[in-house]
Amino acid sequence: MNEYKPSEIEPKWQQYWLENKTFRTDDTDLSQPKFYVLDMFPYPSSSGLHVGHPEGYTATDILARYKRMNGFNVLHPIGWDAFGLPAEQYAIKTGTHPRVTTNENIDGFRRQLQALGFSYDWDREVDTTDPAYFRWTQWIFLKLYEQGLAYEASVPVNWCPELGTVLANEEVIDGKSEVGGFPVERRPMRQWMLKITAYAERLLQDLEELDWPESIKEMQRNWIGKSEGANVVFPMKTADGDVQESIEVFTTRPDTLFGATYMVLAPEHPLVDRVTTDAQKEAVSAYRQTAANKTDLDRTDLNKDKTGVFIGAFAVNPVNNEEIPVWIADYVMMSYGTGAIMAVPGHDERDWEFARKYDLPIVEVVKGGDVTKEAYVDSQDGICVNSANDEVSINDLPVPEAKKKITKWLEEKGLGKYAVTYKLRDWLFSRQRYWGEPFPVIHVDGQPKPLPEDHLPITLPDMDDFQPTKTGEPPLAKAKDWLETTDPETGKPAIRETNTMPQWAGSCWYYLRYISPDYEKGPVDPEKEKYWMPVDLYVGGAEHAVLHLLYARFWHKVLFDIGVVSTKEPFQRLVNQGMILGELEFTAYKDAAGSYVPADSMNGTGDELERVKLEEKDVEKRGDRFVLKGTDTVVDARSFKMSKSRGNVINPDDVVEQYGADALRLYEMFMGPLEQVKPWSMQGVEGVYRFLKRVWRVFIDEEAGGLNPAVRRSVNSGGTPAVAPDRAQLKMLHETIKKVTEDIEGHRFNTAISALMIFTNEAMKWDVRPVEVLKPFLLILSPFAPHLAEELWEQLGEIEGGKGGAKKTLAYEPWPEYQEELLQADTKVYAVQVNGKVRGQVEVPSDRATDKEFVLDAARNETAVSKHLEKGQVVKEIFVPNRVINFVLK
RNA sequence: GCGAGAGUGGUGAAAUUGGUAGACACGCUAGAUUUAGGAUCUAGUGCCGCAAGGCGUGGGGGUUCGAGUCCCCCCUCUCGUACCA
Repeated sequence: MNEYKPSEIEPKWQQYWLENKTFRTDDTDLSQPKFYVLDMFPYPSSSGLHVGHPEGYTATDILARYKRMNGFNVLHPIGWDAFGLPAEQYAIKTGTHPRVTTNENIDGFRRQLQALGFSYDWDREVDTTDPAYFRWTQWIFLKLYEQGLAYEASVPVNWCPELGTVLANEEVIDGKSEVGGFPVERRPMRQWMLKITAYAERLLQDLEELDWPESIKEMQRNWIGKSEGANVVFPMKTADGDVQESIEVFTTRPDTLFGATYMVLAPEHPLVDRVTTDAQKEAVSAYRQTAANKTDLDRTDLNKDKTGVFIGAFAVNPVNNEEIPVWIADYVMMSYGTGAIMAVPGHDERDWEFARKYDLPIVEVVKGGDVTKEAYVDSQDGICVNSANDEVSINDLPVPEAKKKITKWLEEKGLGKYAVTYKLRDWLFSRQRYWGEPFPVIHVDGQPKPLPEDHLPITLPDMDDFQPTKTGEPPLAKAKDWLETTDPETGKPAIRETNTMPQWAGSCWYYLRYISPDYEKGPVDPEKEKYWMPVDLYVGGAEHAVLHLLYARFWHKVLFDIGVVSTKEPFQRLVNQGMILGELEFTAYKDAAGSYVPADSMNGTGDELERVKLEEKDVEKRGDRFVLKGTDTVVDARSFKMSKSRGNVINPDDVVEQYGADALRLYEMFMGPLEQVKPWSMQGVEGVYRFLKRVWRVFIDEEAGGLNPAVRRSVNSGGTPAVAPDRAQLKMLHETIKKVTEDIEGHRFNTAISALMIFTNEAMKWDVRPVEVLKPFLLILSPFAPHLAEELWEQLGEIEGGKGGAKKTLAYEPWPEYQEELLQADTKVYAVQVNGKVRGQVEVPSDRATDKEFVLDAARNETAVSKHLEKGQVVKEIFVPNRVINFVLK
């Protein structure tokens, strides 16, 4: 007996690859073509890998193995994004140092990844929590500081009392923390900021050259949020005379200036204190109080009804000298533009709503809609009206021209100027946590001061208490010995920075460290950097579409500006793998009385109903829905995101144990296109597992053990007669080579696997299986199922035992090339249509396949066709060489 | 609301430039083998129909000898985003 046992052959080859450093990248010869294929490195959590990790990792591994066999120097590294909140929270709960938890988790992840047979160069592993790594993270921070791109500011931040930390906007979801779901409130705090806004335009422009999914580029564009318009200054007047103040607003619609009938300041706007009239003071301060207690989110989502208060002051519209009232309202955000707007209710939905509510005048200045019914917001086809003063008129102009003309006039009069505004804001770069990179900064006489480079790395002090202080001071404030230091330059007493960097910091540049992980003179060896960069392919989840990828691009551009890297952009090509959902679930709903409720007639969440999980055999398809078998009760048929609470999580370890790593890899690739969202199916895993067993049986005689007697060499050996491959076998092989090669190049791994299956199904039927055909097949199988391929390669006797047990791997065998002439068939089959309907087929010899008259004649004589031709007169004959014939009848 | 993407058998999915829709796989049906199998092999399997044939790629129109593929309108779903002036 000699069955396919992945549990035996897989560990054997994993050990072989590790011991022989089979996949160590040798980049001493920089004249070779290179391929840098990168995975988004994981956060090593305590729960281990989920099935989403091996999806992208298998895809990149296939490409890495394929490129190696094509003679490329391949850089295919992995590492750990190991700073972060979970380890710290675990430390708070149990007192275990995050270092300890982190190391355990890394060991677990490394073991899991190695058990999947990924061909990483384990000598280049990086760990963001390793001082030898974050020394350079800190170094980059110093460079940012030198460039004036890092500064301290007191900003209202998202303070989460439960987590005892500040969260970035993107870590707050629906007013709650992304991690844990705890309430979040606004509170001003001293923070480090990075001036990413200085790079907004370049981050936007350089997207054009990137080979990324359009959706991701679009998300980044939206996030950067560039708007063109004008800044306009409105002088102010109060009821009791003149106040030397003015309001500057940003507008994208300077063409509607004549329609501005009031102004709105953000409640926090500093001008409010100075210009509010006494009569309005009370109402204004009450409103500001309410607004201050709302988060940004409360002010938007939950509060569609607009509110505001008149502050008693008036501004003068510079285009027509009309006095218009000034209000405060929380639909205007202090953080965007100038924190103040000119309100044009005729042509802005928000202003229209507000004007209606508070009975403010609505003036039409762009023709095309009915401003008494709704705001007319079209900015392309509208024509300006009611927009002229003694000096300038934009009447009868279309909006785009009107914008230009009025902006020019404003500039000439010194009333305003062309302006560009971005939604992108500076990056809040500090966290009140322990488990992060310390800032290389001290405070001397209350002023921040960077530490010299030769003091790096600044390491974390050892502590047992990781709890933040009640006031929100970071845990590091408790490490007195570490905290109090002296300024190395002046010897003055100094206090260390107690904030730490956010998790994004380490992941902003890790792709550079892989290039020269032991380099001592900088973050990356310049010579190697020039060779390897940019990353040729970066694969990861779409959840990093904006933040990680934008932050990393920002740092990269700074490093480019100071000459550390040679490319403008880090990741030339990006692919997002689609999420893997849980198995398809059928759910019916029962009400309190126990009767079924149709899933399509439920209103609300259905929380009050009992959920009944159904088996596939309990349901049937009815129209485009599923119903309970034998009834009309519509049931839900859906796949859900894997989650512990739903209990539909698939653990890769279990799959490997039952079916092996090759089956897991193959299944994840066979499910469908890489980028697509796909539901898991355990039966699908069984399917590819059966395929692997068939491959095994093509080579191995399971009953007798050893090679299957059908496997033959072309040279006589050991008594079995030599056999050369026949024409059909070669055609099959070369078709498969062509298909698999092209599909790997196009990242169509699912159809590549299907081609390998077709070959195997054919090969099973062969009584004689020549080695010349089997060997190339193993080579093209090997990127997908490397363990099985290596094992069979060895069994074929191509791997010499040699002295000292030294083995040879197929990992660097040349990739087979297909030969065009072997793909040709003896005959060609035409589909024959009559009036566009397929009525039959005709087979003709290949050498006459493009002979139109010959083929048409053969087609006409086909009985299945001829009986249809009798029904009418042929008025037209369509002949598409090698494909189709169509007779058009009248 | 806005932006992006997607709708093909019972299921996951295939299908160069418009050229035999459903490859491959799961599931299912029947049979073989086996003490047994969630093993293996053979045959079948889009839908309706005994058949001839008809109908089929979310729905409706159009272009074409010919449309899953191109054009117009509509519907549904997924993801992202949210008063950005």
